[in-house]
Amino acid sequence: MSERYEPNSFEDKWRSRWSEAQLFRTREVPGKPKFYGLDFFPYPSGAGLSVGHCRNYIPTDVICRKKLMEGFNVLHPMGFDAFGLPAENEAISKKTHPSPMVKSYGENYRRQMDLVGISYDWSRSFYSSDPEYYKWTQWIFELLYKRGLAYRRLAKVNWCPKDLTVLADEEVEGGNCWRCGTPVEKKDIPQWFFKITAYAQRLIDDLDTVDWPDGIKNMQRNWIGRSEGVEFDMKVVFDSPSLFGGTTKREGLGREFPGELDSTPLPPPFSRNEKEEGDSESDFVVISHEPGPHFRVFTTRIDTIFGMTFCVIAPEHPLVETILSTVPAERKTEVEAYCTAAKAVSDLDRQATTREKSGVFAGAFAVNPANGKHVPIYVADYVLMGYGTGAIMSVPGHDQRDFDFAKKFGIEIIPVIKDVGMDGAGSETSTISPNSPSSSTSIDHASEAKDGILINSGEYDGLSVAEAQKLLGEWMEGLEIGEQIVRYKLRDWLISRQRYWGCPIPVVHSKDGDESLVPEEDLPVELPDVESYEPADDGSSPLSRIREFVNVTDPEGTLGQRETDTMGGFACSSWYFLRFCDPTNSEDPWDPAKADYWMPVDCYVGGAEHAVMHLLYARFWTKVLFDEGLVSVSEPFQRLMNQGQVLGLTPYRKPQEGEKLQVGEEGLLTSFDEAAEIQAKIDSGELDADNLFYRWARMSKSKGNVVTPDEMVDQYGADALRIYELFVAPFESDVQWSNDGVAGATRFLNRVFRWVSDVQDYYEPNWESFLAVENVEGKGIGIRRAIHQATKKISADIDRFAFNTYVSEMMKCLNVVTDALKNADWTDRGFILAMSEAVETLVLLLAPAAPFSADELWESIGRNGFTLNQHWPSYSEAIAAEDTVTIAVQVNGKLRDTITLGADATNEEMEAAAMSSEKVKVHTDGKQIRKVIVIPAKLVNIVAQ
RNA sequence: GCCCGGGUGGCGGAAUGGUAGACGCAGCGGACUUAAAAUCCGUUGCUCGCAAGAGCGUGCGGGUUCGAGUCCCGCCCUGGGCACCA
Repeated sequence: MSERYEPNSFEDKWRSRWSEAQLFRTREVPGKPKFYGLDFFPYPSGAGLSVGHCRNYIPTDVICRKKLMEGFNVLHPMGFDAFGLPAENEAISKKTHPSPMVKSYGENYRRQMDLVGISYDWSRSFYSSDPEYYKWTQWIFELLYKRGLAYRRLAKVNWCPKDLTVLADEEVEGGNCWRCGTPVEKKDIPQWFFKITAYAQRLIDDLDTVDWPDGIKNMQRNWIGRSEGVEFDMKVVFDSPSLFGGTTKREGLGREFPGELDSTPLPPPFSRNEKEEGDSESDFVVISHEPGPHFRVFTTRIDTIFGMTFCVIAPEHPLVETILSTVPAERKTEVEAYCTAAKAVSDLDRQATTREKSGVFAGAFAVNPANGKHVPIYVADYVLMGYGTGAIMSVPGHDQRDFDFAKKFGIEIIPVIKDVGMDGAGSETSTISPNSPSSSTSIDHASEAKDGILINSGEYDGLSVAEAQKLLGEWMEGLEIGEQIVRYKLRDWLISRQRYWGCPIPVVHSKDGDESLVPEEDLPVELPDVESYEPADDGSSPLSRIREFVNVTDPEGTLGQRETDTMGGFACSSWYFLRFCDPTNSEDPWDPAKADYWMPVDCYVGGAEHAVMHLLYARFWTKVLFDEGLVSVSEPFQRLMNQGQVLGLTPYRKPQEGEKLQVGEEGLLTSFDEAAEIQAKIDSGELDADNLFYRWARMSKSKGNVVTPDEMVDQYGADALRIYELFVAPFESDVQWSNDGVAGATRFLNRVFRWVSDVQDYYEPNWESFLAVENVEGKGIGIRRAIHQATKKISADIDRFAFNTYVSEMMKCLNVVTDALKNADWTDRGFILAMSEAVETLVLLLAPAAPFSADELWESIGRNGFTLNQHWPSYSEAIAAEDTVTIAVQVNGKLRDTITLGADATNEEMEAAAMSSEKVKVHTDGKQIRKVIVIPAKLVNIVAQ
């Protein structure tokens, strides 16, 4: 064997041996525990894998390899998320078909994964675009449909004018398309939805049962956005007898609206029938005791109802129409102008929080059910039609947005909550004049606090916020003017895509407008293989232009048309982890017994960017499948880990004349070649140094900062790449890529090879049986201690995803055993046995991280087979234990000396040794010793004064 | 604005409330070499000191404790997510 790490001499050999032996084929040995390790389903990009992707796959591989060595049946599969926009867009731009393109990219991914030595069982692999796979995606669609969880409706949707497609809410980032950054427009199209909202509460509750990063759990909770509050009804009137402080007397619980305000003849109340097509989010159910228009508001702060000084409805709210039919013409004109203008403002602009509040008085008043007070109703675009009821009660004293609005429009501000911390000197009864010079631009920090007590609230004064919320909610329910409800921000999952490259939706529309599922025996509805699949710019699906696909006849001869939308890619990735349990089943999506064995995924590894999309959808589908009895777990991923990103050094240059920077940009992206030219000019003094600078950015083809595993393996070897990626930083941290670090990993492997070659001639393969009877002390014991300590530490480190300390522990252990060679005594039996144990153990500890080298070293010491088939090393606490301990001696908490004692030293012995230290005496002389703290085997702290 | 992370040597980072800086990178000194690379040995938080040693040190300010990088309170900076969500 070579004395050096020469990966070129052995990597190919082991790759082919592993392949021939089908080493990574999933084993289902009866009686063994199982482990399912999974990486996020990748879309195989044409750019190939970067070292950033490897940071995902290598750690999972380490875990899976260790689990296999520990005696688990391990499922470690990989497949490709082939359908979707990225593939289709790229195929269009390259004037090719997405199917062969994606297959070739997938094959390249596989080649690179094999190159790095990831132990995937390729016999279980598939593409989500395989008909054998998407048949079952369609089957699950039909299951959802039958359970009432898939439906079609006309809806305003996000429309990307560049990609020419509808986008899910989650695909809109800051008002722009997540993929191309184009501002999103609104468009009305019939769309398919999955009713994920029906699972909102379970999706929140079951987060408590999984072992995920808190950050991801929180993001999901926020995304689902549960809020508890009260939804209640308010009467609309067209005069304002009690405006601004009219009715202040209260007649107690159970009081009704002041009846005398109803004298004006009013239009009939609007009802559910009048609501606009497509506005299914809001229910305008009127609980009507009295004639006249009403509207409903939702609030999470019913306790502040006495602070309501106005109401706001969204420009799209149906009540606008109702009010306008009654108000004077000039008011009508003004309101209509505002609504028209508001609808023209893009979503992006409308959502900008820095935007100044705008609005207009609608011409009517709302009656506060709590005190009968009449408050003006405004139309303003800061209230959104899409959330709650599209109407709010405004409490400027305790809501920043209402406050801003009130300031601008000169509306009264009444504080109704007093901070409990105050001593009563506050402005309990006074109101704040909106134009008062002393009033600030922001409401008091304490004013939004939820722990105050009520003021200015009639007989509710003095109650806590929580008490008032409960009582007011109950009071409203008693009078049937409102109810306590729970709302969620989560919307139903829009799956329709008007694009070609996706899983067809298995539905047929009949001439009379009925829709029916394609019979199960006719699945899959195959995607037709066509030359032209570009989307039409009217938003219709390319499939709608393929006559042979669209027109169908059922067995009775009835004509129909196929649904021509396809499913968004997240449908395909919402169940692939189940298919891996039984990937070739042609009768069922999977055999429930097999899924019950392998599920849940024990360790799921991928980037945090999928925190709310894929991970929420996959949880939802799993729950539906659980409810159907197809799988026995309701959470698919027991443990989730997010690896950090790998950042590449990215050159930027200063813009030249005529070039402009976008907002937020520091400089213009440039290539390394161009950067070198600029650097040369800087060096020669032709340009100033600030013309070129570097930033760390996520590796991407467009930034030109990608480092590939291919070049790393070629230059340093796969194991050096693996070791470096594990060692460079904690698993979850971002890293700044450096080739120097890979060279350091090479150095470590070199030292391992040299050490093993130094030892191999003396290696005793039967060390274990000899050690069992021979008492090893003296020269061997230090080696044995180091190796047992390393085994203990490494076993725990891998389990807790501390791969960086796993590698550093191997380095530390190697330092000990190579140091021991300096005083090697190959005539000493104990030394030989200890060194033999060390070689064998360290090679096995190395195996998950550096499998090529481990197998090569294993062979070099004369052992047969693969390290992956060996038992993971065990350790003995007794051998790992030190026989001496180093005690820290502190005086008043400051370290003054360290002393070495036997590991069995008693507290009294420790204290005595500490007190007799000369260094300690220097600091205690002349002082009185108050106390001595002794931590066994660790430390003595002498408190002296 | 709200919700999560993270601030430790020149750098990446380590550290169940108990010796801060493991392990590595880079640097410095030395060995080997005609020379270089590679490799090996030593050294490396800062300040003062010839030295022994002393003092200071985990973003800032307080607190709890015999003892705080670690726990608590209040800030600052930074990365990410969400956002007129009532």
